[in-house]
Amino acid sequence: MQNTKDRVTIYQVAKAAGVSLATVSRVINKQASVTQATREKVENTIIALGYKPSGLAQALATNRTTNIGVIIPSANYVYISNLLSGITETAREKNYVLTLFSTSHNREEALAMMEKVISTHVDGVIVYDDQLLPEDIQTIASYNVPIVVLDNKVVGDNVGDIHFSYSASLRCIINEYYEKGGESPMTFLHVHNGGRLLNRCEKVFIQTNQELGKEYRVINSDDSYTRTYNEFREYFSQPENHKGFFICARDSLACAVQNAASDSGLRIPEDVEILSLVGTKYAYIVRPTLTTFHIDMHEVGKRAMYMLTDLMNHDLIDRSAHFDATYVQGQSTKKRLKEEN
Amino acid sequence: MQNTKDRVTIYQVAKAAGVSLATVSRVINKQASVTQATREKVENTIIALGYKPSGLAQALATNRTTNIGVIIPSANYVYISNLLSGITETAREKNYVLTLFSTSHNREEALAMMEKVISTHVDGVIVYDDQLLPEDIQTIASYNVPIVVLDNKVVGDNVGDIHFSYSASLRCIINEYYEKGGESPMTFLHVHNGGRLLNRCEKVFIQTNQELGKEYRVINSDDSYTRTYNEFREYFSQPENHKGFFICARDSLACAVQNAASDSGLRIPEDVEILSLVGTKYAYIVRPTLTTFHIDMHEVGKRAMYMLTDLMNHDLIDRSAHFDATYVQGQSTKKRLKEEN
DNA sequence: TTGTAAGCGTTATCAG
DNA sequence: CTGATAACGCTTACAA
Repeated sequence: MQNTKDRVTIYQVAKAAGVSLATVSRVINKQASVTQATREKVENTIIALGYKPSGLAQALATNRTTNIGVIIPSANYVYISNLLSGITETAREKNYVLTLFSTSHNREEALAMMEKVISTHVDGVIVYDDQLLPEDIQTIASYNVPIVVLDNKVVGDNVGDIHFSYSASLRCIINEYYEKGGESPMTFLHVHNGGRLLNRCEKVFIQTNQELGKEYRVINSDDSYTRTYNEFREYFSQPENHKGFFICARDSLACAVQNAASDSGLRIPEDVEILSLVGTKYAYIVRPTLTTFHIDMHEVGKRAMYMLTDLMNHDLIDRSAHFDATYVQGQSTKKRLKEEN
Repeated sequence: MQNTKDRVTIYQVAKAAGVSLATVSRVINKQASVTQATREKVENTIIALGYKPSGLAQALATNRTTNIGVIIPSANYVYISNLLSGITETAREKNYVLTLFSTSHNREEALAMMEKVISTHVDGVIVYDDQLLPEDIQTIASYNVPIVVLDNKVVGDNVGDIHFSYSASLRCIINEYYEKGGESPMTFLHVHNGGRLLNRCEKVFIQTNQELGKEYRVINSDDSYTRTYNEFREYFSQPENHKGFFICARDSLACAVQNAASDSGLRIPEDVEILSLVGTKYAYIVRPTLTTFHIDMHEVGKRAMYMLTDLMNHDLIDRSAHFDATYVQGQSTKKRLKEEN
């Protein structure tokens, strides 16, 4: 182990071992046609010199990088990090390395990222970003890079997609609420930049309520536990707000409402009911436990990576996968549903 | 796998624009010495052809990748994802892209990752991994790659490090506990593979207790909320265990103990007190709120990335940074300390 | 200002 | 089984 060496090249190894480049290359690529003797000779000098092949040069020559680009929003939500850990797990298993292209909530920047993705020469891409329009992603696809898209639709030869559906469960919950005598109008807690998924839920929420001819409310809230908590302390201080059913985007926001309610002396779920749309493990850690819709994002991540490797090997059969949100009954809402998910 | 087979090259652009390679290269590198006229001509054909420079080839030619390798454990703890998001934020600001090398709890694999890191030709590395020994990291350093190491010590020219210290605060807490009349022995909740940091804390815990001549306990627990919760339901069912002060590795484990205690009818903090060593935002979301030691991992991530860029520019002045854990009083322990942190 | 040509560190196709 | 040698796509002196 010598220190501060400049990079040892295959050429130096060849020279030191008294063979040609080609032979060294064959050894590092474990090709059959090398004598045991030369192979050992080369292997020894490789170790002696501390030679590591340049992935760059290899990639340039072979047109394969063993790199997967992952495009996800930078915000560090638990469900995003679950997704990432799922992708990571399978990527490691398949011997791929991940390159992270994190986007903030800004389409300009997201587009610049697209450029980078293409320049970076990844073997495949997994995209989960709300700011990108289908056509932006299409851009990547048009460069012939296999892509798996989450919660978005892209057409193309090299594309797979994974969809989430909350609509059915959500509609069901709303119906049950009124059927079982729910009285105060339901409230949907919308957050700025909550993304496509949240928007879809909101749409379903509004539509279902309208179909039932019910009053409903949509409140815009900050995507911050503390600020939302404070807003709702204020809110619950008004006697006319002492009852309600709140559908919140994320666990942390659901907790904000729930804590604000109980800290205001209201009872959960007798007075105030709370539902978290994207549940994580914190839903069953907090007290009262949260009723949530749950999709295992770790599984989603694994699935995405599996689909991508299949896509890269040109044998992805089913180009579309589907994850249904599971209803998980917690203590934050009254029990209304029979076991049926 | 011929995905990018039809990649547009600089040569094709040159030909289409009627100039030489060199000129196109100058245009994409925004070099001054190009006529406005030719520049526009080239830029137009670049757009027309949808040309994106190959980062691979550029990197090979310039010996710079604008890639930063990040080596972190795969487990998706909140504090790790906070760290990552800090790194990400600064990386994006500095126009670097991250390549993730995630390690599981296994040194063999971690070593294989080291190989990959070197092959991947990153411009710099940020390492936070408990399985890697200093000498393993030294290996990377010996390849002349700038490194910032978290919670580890590596010597070298191109190395910066960031340290966390919990010892002082922890010792202080223990002393205060007994000074203010704490009676039941303290318990340290150890988890398998908790890493160096946890081990250091345990050592301090044991040492401080021994110095004070106090009885203490160390319990090994599973790194899972549910299992730990169940274990402690069992534990708290014994009347002799109805009092205690528990120091837990993470928020989720602290919650497991806390929930088990309150679900067993014990009062917090009157009967059972709980302290979480590595606090996240969930510490103040749960009820009772958790007393924690807090280090803002997002800040740590940003700092690491700043140090790394300085290192890469050869102007890192202070090669060591230090983060002290802040004591955050929650409802899960009795208030003993004066304002002093 | 622009073009020519020599690398950068590999792989891969030939001959030998 | 092994060795030249031409790609791979780009940057960068050096010339023109």
